[in-house]
Amino acid sequence: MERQTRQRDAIQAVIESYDRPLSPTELCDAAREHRPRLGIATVYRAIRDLVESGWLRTVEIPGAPPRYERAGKPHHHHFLCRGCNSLWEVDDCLSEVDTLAPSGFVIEGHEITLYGLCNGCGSTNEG
Amino acid sequence: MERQTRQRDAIQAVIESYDRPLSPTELCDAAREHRPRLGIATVYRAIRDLVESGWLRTVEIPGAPPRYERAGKPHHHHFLCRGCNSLWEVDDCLSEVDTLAPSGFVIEGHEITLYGLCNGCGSTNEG
DNA sequence: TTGCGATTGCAAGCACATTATCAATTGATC
DNA sequence: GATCAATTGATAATGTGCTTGCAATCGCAA
Repeated sequence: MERQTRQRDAIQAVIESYDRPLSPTELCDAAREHRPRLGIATVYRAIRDLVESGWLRTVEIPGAPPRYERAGKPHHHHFLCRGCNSLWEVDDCLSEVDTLAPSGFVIEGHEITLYGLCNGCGSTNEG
Repeated sequence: MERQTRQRDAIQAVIESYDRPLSPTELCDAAREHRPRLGIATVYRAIRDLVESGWLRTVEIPGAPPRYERAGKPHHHHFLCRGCNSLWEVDDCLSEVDTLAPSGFVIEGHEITLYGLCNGCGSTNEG
């Protein structure tokens, strides 16, 4: 990431404009509105570099490929919609979580993922 | 799963004898102590059938392939050791977790995964 | 014990997310 | 504007987790 290209501008703009973590594919699709010929390889390269530089954060979720969000946000967790497969932010965190581990185990962090239906899917789909 | 074969006996015995969820590969390796020529395809087939029948439960974890544990255990969560990559059980659960979601979202469940070093890795590795 | 269909083990195949290749293009510098 | 290395985009290749095809084997009932 030694040059600031239009592709990276578009990718970073998309990340900034979304309030939820995006998968590489989602990110590519969204950034193509600015740069129509943007290739997925470029997105992966940008993600790699931006994570490395600390600008972007990897969000690992169970049973799905990682998503990416702007680094530096306050600690929070995520909600995975089973309807549209999108991942949402959940602001709060139960700090007591880290007390759950068996004694003798060293805790370095935790992930909490909620599952269900987001606002849009819950009101239109039944079941 | 219409016949009870020695392979399935071995696979089920391994699941019963471990107190933590196993990946298909771990399960295969362990079951090979009973049936040395056990193939991974057989393990996947058994997992599929046992999950389908409700005997086995899938445990999804962030950034790693699923593990499997005996179904019917009380609700609990897991601890993923970054040292040896094994997954451990954590007995408690914070039921308040389900109150975290934004209003309008339908909550169907949650996963809590703790990260760190297990008893063995924490005492031998530094960092 | 026999017989047959279910199951197995191996290897090939598949799905997918991600990375490498490389000619063409572009950004930053002069 | 010319230069040139960094970057891009298209595509091939990779890796991993899992499934399928099929001949050989095995469980189970007669």
